[in-house]
Amino acid sequence: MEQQQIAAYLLKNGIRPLQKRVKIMSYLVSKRNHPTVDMIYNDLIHEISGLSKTTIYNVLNLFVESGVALALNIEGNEIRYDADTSVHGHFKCKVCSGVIDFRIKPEDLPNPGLQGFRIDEEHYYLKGVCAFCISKIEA
Amino acid sequence: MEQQQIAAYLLKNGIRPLQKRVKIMSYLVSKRNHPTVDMIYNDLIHEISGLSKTTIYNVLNLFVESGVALALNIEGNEIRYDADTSVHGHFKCKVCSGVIDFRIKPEDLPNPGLQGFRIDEEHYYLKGVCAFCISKIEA
DNA sequence: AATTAAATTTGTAATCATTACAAAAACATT
DNA sequence: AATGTTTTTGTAATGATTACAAATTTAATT
Repeated sequence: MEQQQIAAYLLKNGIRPLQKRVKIMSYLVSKRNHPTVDMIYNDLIHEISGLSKTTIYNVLNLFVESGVALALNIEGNEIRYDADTSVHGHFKCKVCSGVIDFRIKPEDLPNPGLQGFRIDEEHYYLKGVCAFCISKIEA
Repeated sequence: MEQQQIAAYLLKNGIRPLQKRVKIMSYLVSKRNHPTVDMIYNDLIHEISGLSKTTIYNVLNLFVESGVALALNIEGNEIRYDADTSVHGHFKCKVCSGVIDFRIKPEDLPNPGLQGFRIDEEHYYLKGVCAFCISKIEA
């Protein structure tokens, strides 16, 4: 997605498409790496001079509140961010710490049967060891 | 469950059933409140004199490693603990911060289709507003 | 292009949960 | 009771996140 499209997408969701916001969203969309704030900072600091970690926190919180990003709490000591807000699952590898998506159909999620509850978010997380790390261990 | 049964359960899982461990497990099992370390500390400090928060952290980490408790990472800023290690889902209310269980059949969880992966843990989290808080808001 | 008011970003300090670590205490075995 | 091991404790360290006020940028107006 181009910066123009990203800007339009942010605007459509009530977010003024300022430069740093566009760059951060662009990073999320293109990398698809479920980054932590630190990962974003370390990657973008070369590209955006004078970028502050606080700004990344501010922008990501805005994205989550506006519904254009998800905050993933797979592990208690870190929040990861995902620009894909459609229903899908996440797997985190204990060895390489990587997080990958897997597709699930919304209708395949089990019915919680919570009468009278309002459900805003659904998160399906798996943890284990990814195929790549298993092959490395066996080798 | 009685202290005796708890002690036997811990022993069966390779955990020496020391007094504080039994009391902490007993708390988890009887309260079923998905507590944070702070909640456990504030409740048990009256009952166990000289209890340290570090001990609670130590014991809970041991429980999780030994497979007799789950660490829930529903929200990024807190870890909650659950002595029910069977497959089930969790709902967290944004208003009252309460966490409740809901039953799901293991076979109803969607197939992630992750070929060659080893899956150790499955977590299904929902967030929203519980029926009780909705009724209070409407009233 | 200069002015201005509002929104955003920055950097530092504060906060909060968790962990590290070494000393003290409890435990189990002889 | 004595001894060696395990556990607990308390304080300090860590690390992620937030608070906040000053500096900067933005967008609209003159």
